[in-house]
Amino acid sequence: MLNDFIRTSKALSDETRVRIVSLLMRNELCVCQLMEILGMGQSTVSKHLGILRNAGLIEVEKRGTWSFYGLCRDKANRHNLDFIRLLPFLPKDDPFLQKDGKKLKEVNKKGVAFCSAITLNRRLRERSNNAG
Amino acid sequence: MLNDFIRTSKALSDETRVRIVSLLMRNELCVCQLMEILGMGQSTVSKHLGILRNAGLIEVEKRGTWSFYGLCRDKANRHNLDFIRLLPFLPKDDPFLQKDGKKLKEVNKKGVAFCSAITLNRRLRERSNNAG
DNA sequence: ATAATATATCACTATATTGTGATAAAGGAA
DNA sequence: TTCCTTTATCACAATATAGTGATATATTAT
Repeated sequence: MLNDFIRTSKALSDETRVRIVSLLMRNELCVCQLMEILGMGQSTVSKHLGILRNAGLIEVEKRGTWSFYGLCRDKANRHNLDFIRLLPFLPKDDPFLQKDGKKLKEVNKKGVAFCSAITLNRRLRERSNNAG
Repeated sequence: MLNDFIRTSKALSDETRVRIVSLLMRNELCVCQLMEILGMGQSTVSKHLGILRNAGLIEVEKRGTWSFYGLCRDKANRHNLDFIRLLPFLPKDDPFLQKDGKKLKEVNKKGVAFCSAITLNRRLRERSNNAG
């Protein structure tokens, strides 16, 4: 009932998750590609994807070891499509979304095989070690 | 930028606040009327109204000591109207919203003068004392 | 003036959420 | 098989949020 509505608006009430759906609006991506674009750890990205999926906003397709995520195209619950209709109104001139869009192009050019969850996780750890 | 979108979806990602906007869709109400319907304390209701107002979803009109709240009818920021357009899709058969709707009729019949913030706050405190 | 009321705001506790490292499960390559 | 990868999940720390009582402000009545 109300829970569907609240679960979905809650899913869209976090900056990272809005960035993710904004990217997935343009093309499907796997977890490690999203890590590269967002600059976040694998468990973080995976958790956010779980929340968006649970809300019926995105869907997965497994191919080998990769999980490709894209916008949900079907009625998954009572409100998912209503909220998906809001996504085209996301501000295209937002600095965050613009930066993400540029990174998206790079990642698409490189291709899935050239993104590495392990490398990025290591890099993130080194960076936080140097900072702290 | 993105903040407008997130602030608004966050405002709608809480059960109490969705109940409030659902009520204000039907007619304007003051804080103490909302207290009666929701069965919550005055500071709680007031805080939620502040969050909804800050998101551009509702607006206030002061008359005497009363603050009457209603749905926002103007463009308050970049996304408020997009989200307000979602409200008619709220599930009318939700048990919570139905119960609120019945209470709304009672409160409307009684009139503003017969709701009392002080009385309800006292009642709530007594109830929690008996429980704890 | 004083008293009573409606509302907003502050400080606090309890709970929820975010980001993270470690671990586990599962597919593909050597 | 063993090794390397991607992804999901768990446990934890840091932060954010919800609900509340007390307090402060403002309006109205006496």
